[in-house]
This record gives sequence, structure tokens and C-alpha cells, in this order.
Amino acid sequence: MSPRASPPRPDVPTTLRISDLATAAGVGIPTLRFYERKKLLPAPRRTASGYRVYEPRHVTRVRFIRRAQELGFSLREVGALLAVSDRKVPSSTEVERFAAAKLEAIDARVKDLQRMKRAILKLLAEGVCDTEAECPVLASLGSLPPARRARG
Amino acid sequence: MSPRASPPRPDVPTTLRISDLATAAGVGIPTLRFYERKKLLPAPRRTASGYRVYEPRHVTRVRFIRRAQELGFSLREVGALLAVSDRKVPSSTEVERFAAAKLEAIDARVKDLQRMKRAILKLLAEGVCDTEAECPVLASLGSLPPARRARG
DNA sequence: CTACGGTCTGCACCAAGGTGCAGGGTCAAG
DNA sequence: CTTGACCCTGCACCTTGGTGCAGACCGTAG
Repeated sequence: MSPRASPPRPDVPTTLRISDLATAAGVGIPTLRFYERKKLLPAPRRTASGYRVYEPRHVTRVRFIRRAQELGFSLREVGALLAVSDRKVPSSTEVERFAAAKLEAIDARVKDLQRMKRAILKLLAEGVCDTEAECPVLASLGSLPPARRARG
Repeated sequence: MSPRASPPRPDVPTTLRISDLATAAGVGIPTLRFYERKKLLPAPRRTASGYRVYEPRHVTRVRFIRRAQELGFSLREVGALLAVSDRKVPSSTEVERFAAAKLEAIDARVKDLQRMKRAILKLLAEGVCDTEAECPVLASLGSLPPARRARG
């Protein structure tokens, strides 16, 4: 509970220790070190004694990672987005193809989610179905194209 | 390549061996045994010699599982939906709350996906941003509520 | 009968995305 | 100068959702 009055406090740009970043971004400390190992977070500056020193923009970055994950992007994909956004990688044809594929995938996912939503509503509204063959959930989603994993 | 002319062929209800089901549903054979262990597939009938014997409805069921997974449902959740659909579990308040929560989650996810889509479009259209603070992707998604995992 | 592919079981292993712990250094307060 | 909270590293372990392999049986073709 120590206020730990941010050290010399040279200016506005507050610095954060790892626990501050973890709290601010809503993740655990080990997760931050994990992201660092995975290159999703840049290796931060260190104090003389080796403590990691973060800045507020890292909060944004970690929150972005979490949001993107919730949307179904893998950490590898999040890394690709961040790399473009960081200019670590030129916005090349390859990236554009990646993004375009993602957009398509997003549209498809949205459609499917809406279908699923309707199916669940129906399931609730109609009560439970008598035979598997008539179940709205199964019917609305089970008999669509082979559904090869479209994750990538 | 043997046609394996479906045995006595008693009627329309063709039976499937595990490899047939795997092919028809677009998954691997081990995956089917895995689903069976996880109770997503009922333990099927067996031939005298112990071979699993499936029916066409199992194709629907497996495809449903894959679709639901792609939509971000965990196997545990898929199991819950299937249990309702199977009448193995009464459509109780609990189930309705589960479904209602799912619906909300779906709406939220759709909104976020659309936001992500717009962000990616912007990223592509505007070229790459100069500072992280200005990046549309980060901006559109990074600075939203704490984003505690809404998976369950 | 033999071969050969399909199937069985059980167990080991894999990748992703973390989580926990031991053993040790740091640092501000009391 | 000790205590306690915090940090470091490295390593082990966890859950999900599979994948692979060994060793043995089944079953049809030649």
C-alpha cells in the first residue's frame, strides 16, 4: 500500500514498475514477462539493479494484446499486427494480404456468430427439440461447408 | 481404395466406420476418439469385434462441434449446448442464463470485431503510423475497459 | 494361408498460453 | 540493520485441444 511516490518525478512521463503495469493492464506479472519473451512487449529499460521500467504506452500495448486475443487472434497474429504498427516491418503486400485475410475471416465470423445467436434464441424459445435432426442449433451450424480451421 | 460396399446394406441408414466419419466431418480419427472421451460424442455402437459404428447424424454433430469451436466456444461450452440439444439436461434457468450470457458475449464480440476491422482498414489505408500513440489499431482497441477475460 | 490396411487400447507427446515456485538480490521504513 | 514488499532468473507445471506411436486384433483380397 506504499504510495511509492514516483521517484525524482522528472516530468509528466511517469514510469511504471512491472506490478504497476500488470495492475494497469489487468494481467499478471508472469504474463508480462511471458509477453516479453514472446517479443510482444519490447524488452524495457532497466534500473541499475535490473528492475524493468515501463512507460504508460505499454499499458495501451498490453491492453491491445488482450483485446485482440479476445477477438480470436493468436499471439503470433497479434505480434504481426503490432509489428506493422511499430514500423518494424514495412506495410508490404504480404502484410496487406494478411490483413485482408483477417478482414474476410472477421466478416465470416460475425456472420456465423449472428447465426449462432439466432440458433440459441430459437433453442430457448422453442424449448428443446425432439430429435437431433430437428435441433435448430445443430441445423443452423452443423450442416455447413466442411469447416476446415479458418484460424490462420 | 476398396469400395467396401456397405455391408448387408439393410436400408437407407448407412453406417459409418470411424474413418468414414472422420472424412465426412473433416477431422482426424484421433480427434473423434478424443471427443468421445470428452463426452462430446456418445460412445457409439460397436461391431462384435469392437469397431465403432456411427450413423450420419454423427457427421452433423462433429461438424457442429467444429463450427462452434471456430466461433470461440470451448469444448466445455459446446458440450453444454449439445447437452441441452440432446435433452440430457433440462432447459433450466441455469442453461438460459448460460445462453443469455453467450448472447451478450456474441454481441460484444461482433462489435469488437467490427471495430477491429475498421482499425485494420484504417491501418492499411493510412499507411503506418508514426508514433504508437497515434496508431489506429492501438487506439481503437487498446484504450478500452480493462478487458477481463469474458470467455466463460 | 499370408498380406495389408483398418481398427483397437493406452500412453506419450505437442503447441499455445500462461501460472507457480525456489533461491536470491533490492530498497524504503522502522 | 533488520524486516517486508517487491523484483530478478530459471525451471517446472498446468489446461486445452489435440497428434503420434506401439503392439495387437480384424477382415478382405489374392
